Amino acid sequence: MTDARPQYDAILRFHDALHAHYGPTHWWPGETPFEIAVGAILTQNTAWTNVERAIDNLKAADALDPRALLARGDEELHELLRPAGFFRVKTKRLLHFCRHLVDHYDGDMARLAARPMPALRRELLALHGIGPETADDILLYACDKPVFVIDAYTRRIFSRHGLCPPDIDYHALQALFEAHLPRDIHVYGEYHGLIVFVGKDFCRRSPKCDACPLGPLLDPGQPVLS
DNA sequence: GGCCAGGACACCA
DNA sequence: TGGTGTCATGGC
Repeated sequence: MTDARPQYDAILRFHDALHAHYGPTHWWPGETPFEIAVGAILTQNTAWTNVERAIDNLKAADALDPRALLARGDEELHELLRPAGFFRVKTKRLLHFCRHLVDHYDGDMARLAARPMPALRRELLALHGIGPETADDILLYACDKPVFVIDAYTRRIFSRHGLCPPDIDYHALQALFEAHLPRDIHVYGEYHGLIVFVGKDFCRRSPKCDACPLGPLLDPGQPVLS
């Protein structure tokens, strides 16, 4: 996304470095909007490999559908979702989302996605168990709404490079990305995918900065982005 | 065997 | 309003 404009900056440079290293990520994994929404809820504070197991369980049980999920008992869902961790709370959150989808949109994600922004975002945030990141995952990847997803990797990577404070507010960092990027769901989706990739490979709590495509950490000091 | 992972919420001062 | 505890499995 090389850009000759003078405001070509850290956010664009990081994108270009990551894209050069990884190429297209085709993020987010999921065959349908509903599967993407389920993944967004299940991946809360959880490694994606564990989420995949739970989604595979749902598919094998023919339960990856809002009405099918609502028809299952809690005990059965606990067993299906167990590999994703926090299975009791995630069962409850998933059922809340399905109940809302069925009651207001006939279980149809396309009808949910047809709602305008920002009302749709407020609606998702009002659901129990859906916070800013989960809502934005669903909005961007399942509803094709142009919102940039901020996650722990985003905050960690950009703060370690001295580009923002480590405790920066979710919406403040989101606004920075959205102000510096083209308002395009494919750009937003790919960039978040690149951040997930580099986060998993290099920027865990014990970072492996030596081979990181973003290069050495900058001198922290005053954050560049504000 | 311990640490850690792509959050969200309840509770308390 | 901000800090802390809770939820749980699987990989390394």
